[in-house]
Amino acid sequence: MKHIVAELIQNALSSLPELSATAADLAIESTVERTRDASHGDFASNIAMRLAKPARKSPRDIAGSIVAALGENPAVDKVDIAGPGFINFYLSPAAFHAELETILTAGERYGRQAPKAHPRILLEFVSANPTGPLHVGHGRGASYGATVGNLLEAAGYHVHREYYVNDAGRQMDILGASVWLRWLEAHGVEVDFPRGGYRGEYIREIAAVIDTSGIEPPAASAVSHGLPENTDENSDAYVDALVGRCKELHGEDGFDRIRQQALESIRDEIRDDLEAFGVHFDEWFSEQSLTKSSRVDDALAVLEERGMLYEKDGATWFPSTQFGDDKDRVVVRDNGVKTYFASDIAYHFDKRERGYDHLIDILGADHHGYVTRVRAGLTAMGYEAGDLEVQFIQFVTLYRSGERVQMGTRSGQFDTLRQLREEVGNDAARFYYVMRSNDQHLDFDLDVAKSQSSDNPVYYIQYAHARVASVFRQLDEKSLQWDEANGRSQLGLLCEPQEKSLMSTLSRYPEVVELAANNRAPQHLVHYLRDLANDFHTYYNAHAFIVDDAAVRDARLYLIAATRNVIANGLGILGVSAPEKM
RNA sequence: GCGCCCGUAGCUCAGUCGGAUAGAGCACCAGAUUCCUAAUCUGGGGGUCAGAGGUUCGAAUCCUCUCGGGCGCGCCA
Repeated sequence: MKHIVAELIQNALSSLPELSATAADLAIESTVERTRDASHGDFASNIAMRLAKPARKSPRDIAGSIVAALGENPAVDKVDIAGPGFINFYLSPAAFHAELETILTAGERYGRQAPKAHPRILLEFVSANPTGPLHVGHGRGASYGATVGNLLEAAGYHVHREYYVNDAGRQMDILGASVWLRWLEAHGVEVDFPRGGYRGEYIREIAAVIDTSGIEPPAASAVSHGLPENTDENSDAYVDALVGRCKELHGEDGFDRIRQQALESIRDEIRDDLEAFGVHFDEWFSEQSLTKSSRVDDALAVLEERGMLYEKDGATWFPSTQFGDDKDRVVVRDNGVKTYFASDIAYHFDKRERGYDHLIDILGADHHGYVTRVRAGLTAMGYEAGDLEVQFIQFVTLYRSGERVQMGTRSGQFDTLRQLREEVGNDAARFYYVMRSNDQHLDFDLDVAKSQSSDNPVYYIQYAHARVASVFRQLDEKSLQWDEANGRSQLGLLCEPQEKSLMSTLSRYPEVVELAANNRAPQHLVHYLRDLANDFHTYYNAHAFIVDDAAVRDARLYLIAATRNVIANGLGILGVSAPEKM
């Protein structure tokens, strides 16, 4: 509805040449906002204050000129000037009635904008290393990323959701070695387990099912002879030696088979977990594939061409300090191995080359150190720094009975996303994860998320939806019909304050979706839905819907049907179900 | 030491390119149903927006400094 007001102002300005010249750079719509207080009307514009300085006139004079130039519009009942120069707009009931009709005719499409050709967005999120199950921290990234993706799509953008699988490098070797040792253990071959290895029970489960045909378990002494001591100081050397030993005994191929099966098993587990959580990816992008397709070399060649690489101490460096980084970064080590950073540059280069012009990375807060250098890499290759946007997810702390729940991956004693989902359910988990701003630490209280009571906002909102459904069931039981067309024509009967308030809140939905999408801020939608549910529950308690007067009844049912529609759309974006019954 | 994020009610947090009297939930207190689900509603008390300067018609919001908390600073991934 905001555009109605913006257009009015725009038209008024066009008849005021000196003001419209001053306002040329101003997006009129950005001056219009919902009022916080109903006594200030429905919308207010601060345009007069914004123009006061450049136009060298007083805000109230400017407001006066604009108001005088406003044409008649059936959507607007009254306009006045208030305070330092706000222009307040009071919309007509007809405008709200038209919006209700739009809600019901648009249905699932209500709040969705027409497709935009640009920018095409590549949204990368979760991207947890495939070395173990997802834990509760990844769950926040998953919920946030999925919801932001839904919001962006609702706002009309083309969104490609991608998970970057870190299936190359040393961590994969350590994973392979961990599985190998558990497999040996299952065959009675006892070898000291490395401190840096993966100790979770899932490693044993993988070891029990992998295909090792043609690989014979060696004697314990054949494995452990000549290995470095397994101490804290030596832990890296010890693991590396084990990887080497596995390759000696079973060949590169043998080790590869174990490692590859381990990572595929874990990756599939992660994928199933996310799918069950309602989080879908369009693509699972393999880091290995970057190397296989020589994409890393391509990226380095581009940097080379642009004079953005140099040799020092036998290694190849990228001068990221030219782009604001603390120090230059190695891309090829003196032993010829390319660094993780080289893959990262190549990956982002590849994303851009695939035709996505806006890249959004959703990362854990502990990864913020990488952003400067990855962005530097893109800039050095000729892309805009702004092409890469990074949203950080702060940490999650679980609480149970007021106590902090301890977490930790390596110990094998972690709290997994799966455990969390089983305990509180998908709906509560999806909701709680995005309830707070992503740059705030999140205290996740398991007791509240589980409670089916008034202190749980998920149920509060779902209950509003179920209540509407229940009213329509009651109607049916009373053998009454809802005459939608009659309801539409009788909307003028809805003059109760609760009805006005509900209509106003409903009409905000498209603005909230756009705001939440633009700011990558799902919590706006969460808070909105809470407000909407509150308006509905208040209305429910104040007035009966199924009344004898058919005109009033049809009109009220029209209003609550629209409410049900908007709640369902909003919950849909959050990935939370909208139940018919609770 | 340097960099990034954060600091708003007793607790957990919203607060929109800067906008009118800073909001919500929980907790606490007092009420509401012969009626469509009480998983609901109504009312109440509660604030030095960490602190100090600055920018301007106007600052929780922007800038600087100080204090406090989190995270990151490898030829690891």
